[in-house]
Amino acid sequence: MKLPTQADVARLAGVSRATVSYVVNDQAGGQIPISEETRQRVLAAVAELGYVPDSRAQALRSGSTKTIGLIIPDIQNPHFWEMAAGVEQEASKIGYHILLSSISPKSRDAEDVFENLSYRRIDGLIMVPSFIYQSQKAQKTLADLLRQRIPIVGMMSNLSQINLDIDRVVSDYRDATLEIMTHLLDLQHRRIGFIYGIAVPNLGEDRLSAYRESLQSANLRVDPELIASCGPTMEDSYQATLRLLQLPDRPTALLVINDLLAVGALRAISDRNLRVPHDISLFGYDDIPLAQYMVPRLSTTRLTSPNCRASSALSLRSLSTISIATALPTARVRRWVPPAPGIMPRLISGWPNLAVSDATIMSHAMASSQPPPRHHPLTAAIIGLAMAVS
Amino acid sequence: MKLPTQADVARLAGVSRATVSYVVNDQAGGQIPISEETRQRVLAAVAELGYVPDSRAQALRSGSTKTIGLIIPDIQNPHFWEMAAGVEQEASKIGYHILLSSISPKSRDAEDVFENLSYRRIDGLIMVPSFIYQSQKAQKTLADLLRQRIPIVGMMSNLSQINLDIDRVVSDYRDATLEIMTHLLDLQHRRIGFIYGIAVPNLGEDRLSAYRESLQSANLRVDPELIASCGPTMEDSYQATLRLLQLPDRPTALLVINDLLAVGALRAISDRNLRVPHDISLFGYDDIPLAQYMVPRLSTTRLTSPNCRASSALSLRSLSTISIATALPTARVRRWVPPAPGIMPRLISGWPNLAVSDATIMSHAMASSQPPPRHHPLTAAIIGLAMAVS
DNA sequence: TTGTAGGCGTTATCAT
DNA sequence: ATGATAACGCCTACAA
Repeated sequence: MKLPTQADVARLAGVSRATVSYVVNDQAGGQIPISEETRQRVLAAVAELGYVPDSRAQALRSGSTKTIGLIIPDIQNPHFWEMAAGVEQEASKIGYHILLSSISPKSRDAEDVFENLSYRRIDGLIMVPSFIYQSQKAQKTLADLLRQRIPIVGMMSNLSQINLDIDRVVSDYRDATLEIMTHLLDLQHRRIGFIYGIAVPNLGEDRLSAYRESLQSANLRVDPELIASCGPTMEDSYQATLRLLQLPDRPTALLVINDLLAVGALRAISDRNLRVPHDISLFGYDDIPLAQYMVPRLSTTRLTSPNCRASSALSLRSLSTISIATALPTARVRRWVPPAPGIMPRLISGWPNLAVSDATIMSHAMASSQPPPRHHPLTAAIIGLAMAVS
Repeated sequence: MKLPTQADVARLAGVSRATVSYVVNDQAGGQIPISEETRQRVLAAVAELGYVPDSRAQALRSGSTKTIGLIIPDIQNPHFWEMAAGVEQEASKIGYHILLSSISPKSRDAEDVFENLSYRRIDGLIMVPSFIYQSQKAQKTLADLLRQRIPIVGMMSNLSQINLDIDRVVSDYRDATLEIMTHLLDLQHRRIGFIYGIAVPNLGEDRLSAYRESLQSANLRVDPELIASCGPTMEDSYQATLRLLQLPDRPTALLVINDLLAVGALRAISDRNLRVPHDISLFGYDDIPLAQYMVPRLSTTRLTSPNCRASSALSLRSLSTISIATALPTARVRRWVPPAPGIMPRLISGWPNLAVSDATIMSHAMASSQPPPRHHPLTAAIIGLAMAVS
């Protein structure tokens, strides 16, 4: 069955197509006056025919597709899905739809997926790091998008990912890591392991380098044996943890690069008949919802946070299990701009002092000191989206 | 910067717009012959200008947006994420994009989200149950979509969700549940609890009714106290499990409606200082990836499956923890149609004997015996998508 | 082998 | 206050 078109409505209501357009778009309120009688006639015709504007034609005509592309790595990490869910919800609030793409590092056509997405005339793009962006072709695609002045926001903590000059939302776990390490070293831990399970080279450097520096400041040797590099899946961290636990002088504490992998580590510890926190301490990052339901609890929030439940049960050797909440507050915020009306000012839930209103807030967060000129209003909104869930 | 258009390419190459269209669409192979020389000139112009066809215009002209809508409930259940990831991957393989929408039962504008999605001239729709579909407005939207002959596939096990006549992919946990119950009753379990945590009324009836029937067949009373209805979050099942464990005559085994909630239950059991499987048996459904990393393992696969690790460690009172894998093989398949070439025949991974090739396979899976007339080729593909991850 | 022309459903700019 | 008309960028008969 063919859908009714604007022309059908116009015919039925006995008006022109333009009038129909005015009425359905409610332009009548401001500029173009439409008599109430005509308005009602049009509305009646719309209802009778079940007319809905064709968003394809709208997109073609208006230039805007009301669509934001979202690219996430397809790894099984709830953290990314939380991001996706958050982005979708926020986008929906401002009338945008999400065009979802996942990119698996394995799939050979990942570049094409990326390229395809860019051809769909999306109004904006949010992406999460993946090594695919380092490829020639991906770089070119990104450059194309930038040339079109499409707002792009990366949710990534690592500058080496992309050479291009795009806005980013950066979570920095450095301070949190320093805090953990100080604590552990105070508790006389001397063998601290690090499960470095990454999908992208250099990802999570913030945690690893802070780990190294802490040891060095304490005049302790950074034992390469204790840094277990592995892949990004639970199985990877499970195996890596098993390896660490088999060392002659096994670690008494373990930092794991994110909560998902911490789950794998927990399982490995249990399979070795060790207990957390009695025999070994365990730390994760992200505070995924699951964390507090693990046994033992991979609990939540920052070390110094008042509601850090775990820290109340400290023993000399162990700090129980802690999952560091997403370190949004420690992200480097270059410039504070008070919320501009109309551009999606919103509070980051849980951090009432931090609001997002303008692209400049996070522009070049970690790179240069002056924000690049970027005036597309959607950029602010997209950064808001990205930040709201980062 | 304005993007180059077909006309720009035509001008640069010194040909007409039609020729450009032929070349970029590779129609030359079949019908319309283009001289190799012209072809190269056009291609060169395309490359020089960085021309890409405008998918908005393509959509308007061709009628197809190459887009499939996906609606999932926004609850924090990895099971749905897995679905979304699977759908996205499969869609991408056949050149489709996913327009993602999540619908939270709480949000008041959920209906609008649904409606919005339907206006975007999507080529198909995949949706997961949510009570929102029961509303008047949602029903109307669905009816509109059906009137447009848009292929719609529901991934839902419950017929009462929607009164409309749409294709569904049905997972039926009934047999699996009967199997578990038989086993537990054989092991002399007499107090078996059921954590019925649902987001939608009547969801998961298959499990609950099989649970009831099993008890009745064994001449046991169905104790309403042992059926804990609650919400769909881990916290809900955590609380519900605590309640069950406080009963004077507490259950010795627990069925939980899905793995996510089983995690919450596991935590509650641990908080009551009980151990699985020594003190209580625990069962979940879905086999989410996380399941096998839980301590103790919420292990995997069907009871009778050869690789059911847990069943080898049976004790009298307990069957360890078992997560029933998605019950695809027990879904009611009305009619088997051998794979039709070109319509995305594919094997369901892990179940080599079950392939998806035609809408008729799952049509009216649980309702009537004759499939409805539904000839849109995309339906088959979409059912394939949906089934591949259900 | 290539070019011409019409139309997809909107919106915006002019007239009326 | 409303109507005609011209784009938007592309595809596809059909004509040359």
